[in-house]
Amino acid sequence: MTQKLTILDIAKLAGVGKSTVSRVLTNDPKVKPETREKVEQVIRESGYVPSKSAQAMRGGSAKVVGIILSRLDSTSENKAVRGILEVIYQAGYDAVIMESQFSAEKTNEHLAVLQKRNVDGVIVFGFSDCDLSSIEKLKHKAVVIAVDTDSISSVGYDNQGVIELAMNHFIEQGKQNISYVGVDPSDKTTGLMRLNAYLECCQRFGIESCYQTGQLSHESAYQLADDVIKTKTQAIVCASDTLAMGVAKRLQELNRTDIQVSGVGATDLLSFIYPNTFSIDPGYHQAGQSSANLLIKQLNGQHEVTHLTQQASL
Amino acid sequence: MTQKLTILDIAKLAGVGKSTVSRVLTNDPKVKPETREKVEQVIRESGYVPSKSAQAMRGGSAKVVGIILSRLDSTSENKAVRGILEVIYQAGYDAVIMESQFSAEKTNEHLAVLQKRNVDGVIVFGFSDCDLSSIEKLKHKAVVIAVDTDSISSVGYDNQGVIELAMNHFIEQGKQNISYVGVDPSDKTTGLMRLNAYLECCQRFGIESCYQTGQLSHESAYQLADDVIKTKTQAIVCASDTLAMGVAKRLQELNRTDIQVSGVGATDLLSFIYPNTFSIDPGYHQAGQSSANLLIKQLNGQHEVTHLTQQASL
DNA sequence: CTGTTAGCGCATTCAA
DNA sequence: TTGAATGCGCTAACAG
Repeated sequence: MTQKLTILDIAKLAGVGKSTVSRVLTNDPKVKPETREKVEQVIRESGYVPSKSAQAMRGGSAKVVGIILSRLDSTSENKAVRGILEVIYQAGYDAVIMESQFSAEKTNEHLAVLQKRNVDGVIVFGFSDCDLSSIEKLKHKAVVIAVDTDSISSVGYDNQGVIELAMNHFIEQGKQNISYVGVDPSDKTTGLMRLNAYLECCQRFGIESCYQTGQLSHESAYQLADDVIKTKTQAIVCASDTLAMGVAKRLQELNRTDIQVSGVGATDLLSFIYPNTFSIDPGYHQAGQSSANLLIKQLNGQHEVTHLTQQASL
Repeated sequence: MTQKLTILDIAKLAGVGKSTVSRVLTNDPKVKPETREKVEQVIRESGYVPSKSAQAMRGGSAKVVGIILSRLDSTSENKAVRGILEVIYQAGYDAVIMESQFSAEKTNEHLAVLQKRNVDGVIVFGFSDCDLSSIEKLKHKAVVIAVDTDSISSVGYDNQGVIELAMNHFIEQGKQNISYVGVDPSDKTTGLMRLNAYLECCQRFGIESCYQTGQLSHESAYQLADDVIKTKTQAIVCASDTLAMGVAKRLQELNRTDIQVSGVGATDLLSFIYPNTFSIDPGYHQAGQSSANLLIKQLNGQHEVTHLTQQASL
């Protein structure tokens, strides 16, 4: 990194006015090809890098989107983030990422910081008692993931679908005794919606329901497992791969190789360790892409509020 | 978000000059407490947010650090990133995060983008054939993690220590037949250094070495396992938790509950699934913190090149 | 202590 | 098609 070159230095070096250089930078068509070529040449040779800060200030857009996720080490979220990055990077944006750690307060702080930075838009990963009010103020400049709201564009997971997919799979195999292990219904999406999907499936197919809910951890599922393992149990549907892990472990200890387990999350580790197992893919990566595409579309003028639901797949 | 308020609006509203407002913003001590109070009052009530873009342009510092990691879904890296975020956020910086995907080319592109953005500093997670040359140009504005270099400050993991810790643990338990599963030595750190540590330990303690190296995946370790499992084997040290997972799985199939396995990474999942197992913690989180602290110290004028090695622990 | 002035690097008028 | 001039929002001299 040599001295900070400015647009003026380039102008002098190329023997043109600084606005001409600016035009080249902004791809203004009103530049004689020759001139453009010469300027680009100089830019290349000098290693000049236009200052985004200045551009941001001038143009109003910093070409940055903020991403607020609950935890960086959440596999679901970082799969989605990878999808987001692909898309926004393609569109010339960069990302500043922050962790809410499931705190509404932190989320708001981050939101404030992001505003200060003049970010063009924000993508927020929702969590149980996420405070949407401050996000709503951003209107079309925000997209939320995995959260229910009308006022703001969102990409949701198909909480019903992920469970139905697993249930159908087992039922097609002729299984009639299917248990369920989930998380506490106080969590609207992963908790309540998935449990309801299970219960509805049971009703629809005349299956006697048998379920337990608890924390979103291996240990919790491991402990809950015994309560849903009956002699006639043929399969256990779990609300997430983490839970499936705990259940599968217990089954292995009990030598119940006859019982199949399903999870949600598409973790390759699950079926590697426990072969009698499969996982539904809620489409985290695509959800990330969709949310990013949605945001960019909105930043480009399409101000309609849109709600997408990510298709799940086996 | 109401209309974009500027520092001038606040000045008028507070009945002071705009520089006074600026002084309040920058915490300049030379402001009469009264005046400061009044200005802060107005700022609060109006919901004014100073534009970072403008501040960045003016002051040269955008208060942003760039983080280039190889993969967002690497547990080791995102543990480290969480450490980094804690520290830099504390210091008033924000992070723009990018993925190199183990590509030197992408890394360079990202570096260029980050420069354009006037980031104050950069933290880069190294990988096998990481091209350091462009990072070196940043001098004291960069810190690399997990990579060997003299010219630039770095935080490294104690590749020798992580293996020695595991070996010592087994040896203290009186085990004499300890095998090793690692990754290809073409990878300098996780591959070569850890293998060498194993071999040295063997020599020092008069243990007959028995090892295999391959890819950094469960499958690879699973396949390699048979080659290092002898009748008299008492323990298997693995270069990472991922590998330990594969090895433990194979042991379970073989019913070799007599053999203990160790990994590196502090993944809680490992010992949850395979009780006869433990993991060495290379200190990812602290390494992240250290690197961030190091970077900030350097951004504040301390231009010495420093090399830190993160202590591992059981 | 505080107001006034002058740029920071760039994109965009307006003339030429 | 191009150059000169203007101002974005802010900080840092410089005077009061």
